[in-house]
Amino acid sequence: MESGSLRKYSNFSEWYDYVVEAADIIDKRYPVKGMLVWKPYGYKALKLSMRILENLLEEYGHEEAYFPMLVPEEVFAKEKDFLEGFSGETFVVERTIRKVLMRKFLLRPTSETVMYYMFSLWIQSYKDLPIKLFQTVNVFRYETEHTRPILRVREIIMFNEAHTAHESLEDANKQIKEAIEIYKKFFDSLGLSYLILKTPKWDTFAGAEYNFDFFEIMPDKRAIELGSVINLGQKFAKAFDIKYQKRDGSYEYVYQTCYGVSERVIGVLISVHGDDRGIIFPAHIAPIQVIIIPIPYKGSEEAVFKKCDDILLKLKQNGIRARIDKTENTPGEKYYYWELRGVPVRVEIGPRDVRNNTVTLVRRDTLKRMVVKDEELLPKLNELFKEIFDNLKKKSWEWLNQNIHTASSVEEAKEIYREKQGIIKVPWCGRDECGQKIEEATELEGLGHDPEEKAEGACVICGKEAKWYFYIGKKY
RNA sequence: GGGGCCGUAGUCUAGUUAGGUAGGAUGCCGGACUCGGGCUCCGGUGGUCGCGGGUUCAAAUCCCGCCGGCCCCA
Repeated sequence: MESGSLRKYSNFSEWYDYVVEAADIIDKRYPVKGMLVWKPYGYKALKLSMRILENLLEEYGHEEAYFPMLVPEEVFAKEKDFLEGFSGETFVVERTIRKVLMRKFLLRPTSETVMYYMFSLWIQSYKDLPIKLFQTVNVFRYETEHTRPILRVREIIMFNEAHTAHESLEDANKQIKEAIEIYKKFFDSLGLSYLILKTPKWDTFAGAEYNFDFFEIMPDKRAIELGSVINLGQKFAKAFDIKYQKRDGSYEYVYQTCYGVSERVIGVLISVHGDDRGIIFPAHIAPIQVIIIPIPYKGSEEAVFKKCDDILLKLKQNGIRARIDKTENTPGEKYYYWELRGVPVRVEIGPRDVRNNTVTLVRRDTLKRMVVKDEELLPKLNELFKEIFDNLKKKSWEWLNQNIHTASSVEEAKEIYREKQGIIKVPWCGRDECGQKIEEATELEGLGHDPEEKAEGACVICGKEAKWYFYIGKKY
């Protein structure tokens, strides 16, 4: 299939499956359901992205650590809500090929229980607090629903999870705010738009007091969770006996938070920024930022290739990830090839450019072609990188905003959803009972509410004065 | 949780209704010609028909189980 025949918005599923595989992001032929091979090109983009987050976490005082993948069953079972929430999707290791093990081990579906077992050993005094750690590791979840490349998998290969412990509820709440700030910066740096909502109580993370989710809207207009920020309160502290001695000599359980993001963000980024020709990577996470395409007319090959080599060297010396496509394909074929892979800027060099001391540039997002003098190449590239990023980011926010609709009754919400999909917000009194009725009546899923956004009008269920808007839609 | 569709070369696919020598396109390799948007031509390569079992003189085709992929509903 040719990428030119794909339509991102009219047949997103087909577009997505084709693009992630054809663009050398992943290979989904590995024979285990929900487990993918990441090819070098895709893995590079993933690592470049995750490093942004890791750097941010470090800037905000988090330290990277590593905790094991296996957790004994009895440790995993300490916090009952957590156990309940993850029991259906946690893999168990109970034997070698030859013999049955003495006790069962679980593959981490997320690392609360792994880390907090250690926290209880490490934390004794208020002087040991706060703890702010993170790790980027693989976690395993036996997804019962259908898996989708990168977006829903059974092995999440880069789960960046941060875990903190604090002296007071107030400190934990402050940490939640900080985490939200970090994630905002992270998604901003990927040019992704997001909606931050407090999760409905009946959907809260297993073992948590409350949590916030970041949502983006995919090209098929369904909502997808980008990341989650969770206030665990003292639930795990009590289950794992994580106590510290205060200044007055008394003991208290710590207050904890955790927040996580996975490679899913790359799947979302590819989906949101891409177009009918394929991926569009922002330059700072593009594995290849500039692709040089020689246009070697007969008789001019030597001069053209020489100039390509010179330009490549110059770009590399300036820290730009560049490459020359020296294959024997025709230029047109190369254009499509690198466009599919999302290289932000293409440099074409032909005899005309050699003659005039120029290069021809094409930006990936608009495909506009421009000719610049050799000495203007570097500043022009930096300018283009920025313009492309700004453009992607702007489009992403426009997309999100144009797909959030307001309705003032259940009927209106249903009608709008039927016509436009996306996310609908309706006035809500704030009571769980009414929230659940909104879900039932509209046959949509509750995504949550924004506590800082005051609603106007009356609750669509009970008619009492609305406190907030309740956001509903279909989730990935 | 319930229901449906599908699996043939690296990729896409014909053949399955009605059992009888697996065919095409694309890719890949060699060559010629080209090169500012997927050029053209010549020659070649590539198949445990997802896996296992059953029925049959004979299975890609029919039956059973499993694995993998996709879709819909709750």
